[in-house]
Amino acid sequence: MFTDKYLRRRKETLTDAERAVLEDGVAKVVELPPRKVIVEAGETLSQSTLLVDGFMCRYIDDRNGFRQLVAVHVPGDFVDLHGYPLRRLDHDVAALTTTTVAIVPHGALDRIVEQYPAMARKLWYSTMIDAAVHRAWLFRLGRLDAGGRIAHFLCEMSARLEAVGLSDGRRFALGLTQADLAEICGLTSVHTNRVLRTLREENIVTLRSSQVEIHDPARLRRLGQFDAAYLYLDDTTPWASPVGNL
Amino acid sequence: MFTDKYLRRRKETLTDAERAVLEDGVAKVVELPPRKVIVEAGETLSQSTLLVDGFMCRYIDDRNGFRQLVAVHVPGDFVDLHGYPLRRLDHDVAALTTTTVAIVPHGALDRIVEQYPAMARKLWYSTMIDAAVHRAWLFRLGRLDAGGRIAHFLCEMSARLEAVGLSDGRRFALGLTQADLAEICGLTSVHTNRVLRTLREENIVTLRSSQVEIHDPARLRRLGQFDAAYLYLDDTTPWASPVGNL
DNA sequence: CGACACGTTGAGATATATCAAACGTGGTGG
DNA sequence: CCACCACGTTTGATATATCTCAACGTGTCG
Repeated sequence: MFTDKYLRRRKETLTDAERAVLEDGVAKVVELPPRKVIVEAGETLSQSTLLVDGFMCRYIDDRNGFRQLVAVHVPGDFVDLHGYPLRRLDHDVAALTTTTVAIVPHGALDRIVEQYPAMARKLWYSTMIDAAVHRAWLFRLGRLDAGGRIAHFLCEMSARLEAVGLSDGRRFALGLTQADLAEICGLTSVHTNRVLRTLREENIVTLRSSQVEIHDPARLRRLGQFDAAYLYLDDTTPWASPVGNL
Repeated sequence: MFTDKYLRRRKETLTDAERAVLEDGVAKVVELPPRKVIVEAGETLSQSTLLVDGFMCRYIDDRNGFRQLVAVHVPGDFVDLHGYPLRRLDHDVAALTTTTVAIVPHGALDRIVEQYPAMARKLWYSTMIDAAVHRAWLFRLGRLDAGGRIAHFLCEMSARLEAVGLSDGRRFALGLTQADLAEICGLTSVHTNRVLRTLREENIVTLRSSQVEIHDPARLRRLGQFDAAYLYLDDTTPWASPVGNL
C-alpha cells in the first residue's frame, strides 16, 4: 500500500483494514508540479486529495493579489477532505513543491461512509483537527509578533513532520520560500527576512533554502508560545485521526 | 419547539422531523450569566451546547493573560459541536452576554448519528462551516488593517444575524464591548476605539453600547473586502447546515 | 453618592510596511 | 564554457500603523 510510506509512522489510528478500504477508494495517483493550483474557490468538487509526498497549501486571495495562507499540508494529510461535506470551497488549494497526491472520488467516500460508520467518524475527526490548526493560526496572527509567529509556525511544522517521520525534531526540509512564510504569518517578505536573520544570529533557528535547522527548540517554543496539544498527536480515542496529522 | 425561535428563520436545512430528533436529544435548557466560562481547554467533554439566545465566544489564552477570540456565536449556532468528535477542546468557551443554551449530551448525539445517517452528515457539515469561518478570520487577521478587520467582522455579524432574523442588514444588537472587539481583531482596545471613531466620523458605521448601525453597507463591505460566500448561507445541498449558521 | 466598568483622548515609543536596489545562484541557451 | 536570466534573498532608508502608558470622562447600578 502506498500509504504505508507515511501513514504508518503515526500513532496507528486507522486499522490496517480501514487503510485498505481507503486505498480502495483511490482512483489514481498523480504528480503535481510546484505551484500547481488544483482547486479554485467556488468550484464544485467531486473528489478529495490525499497528500502522499511534498507540500501543499490552501489560501485566500485579497483584492490586491496578495494572499493569506490558511493551511500548509505535509505528507499524510487529507488536504481537502472538508470539500467532501462542503461541496465547494471558500479558498484555493495548490501544491507548494512537486508533490504526489492520491485522488479519492467523493463517490468512494460516500460508499465508505455508508458501509463503515467507524470510518465516517474518523474522517469527521480528521477535519476537526484541521479546524483546530486553524484556531492555532488565529492565535498566532492575533497575539504574536513577527518573531513569535515564525517561531510558532516552525514549531508546528516540526511537530507535524516528526509525527510522520520527516523530522527528527531538529532538522527537516520545508518546501517554502521566505515569501511563502510571509504569506503564512501575515508579514511582508522583507520583514520575514529580517526576522529570520535575527533568529539565526541568536542561534535559535536557521532556515536556508528550505532546510530548517532548530538550534534551540526550547527557546523557539517559548518565543512562539507553542503548545502542541492542538495537534492531538497522542490521541487514541475511537475517534482518532485517520491519516497524517489530519 | 424552542428551536423554532431562530432555527426556522434560516433556509430550511433540517427537516421538521430532524429538528424534533435533535430536540429530543436536549437534556436541559439553562441560562448563563455574562462572561460565564462553560468549557476550559483540555477538559474532557460529555455534552455539546446549542445557543438559543444571546452571544457566546471561544478563545485561546496567551502567556500574558491576553486572549484571542477564535469564534463568536449567535443564536442558532451549535457552539461546541466540534467537541463531540474531538472530545477535548483546544480552547475555552464562554458566554459573552446573558445567554440561554440547550445542552445535548454526547450520548444523545451517538444515538442520532447511528440512527440517522443524514443527520450525521448535516452535523459534520455544520462543523465545516465553523471551520470556513475560521479561515475567513485568518484572512482578516493576516491581510487586513485595523479598519478592514473591524469592517469585515461587522459585515460577518450582520450577515449571520440577518440569517437568523436578528438583523435587518442595517441595525442589530451585538453583545460586545470594544475590548471584546479588540480581542477578535487582534488589536488593542485603545486602537479599536480610535478606529471606531473614524468609522463613525466617516459615516460608515456606528457602534454604541453594543448597538451596531451600518450607515453605508457598501463601503463597509469594501473596507473589509467582505464576501459572504464562506458562510454558505444559500446552501441547499443534502449536506446543508442543520442549525443557525453553523 | 460612590464604585466600577466601559469609553475616550493625548503623547511618545516601536514594530512593521514600503520602496528601491543589489546580490547570489542554479539553470539554460548560445 | 560562458553569459545571462529568473528567482529568491539581503540590505538600506524612510514612512506609517499600531502599541503603550497614563489620564480623564461617562454611564449604570447598588
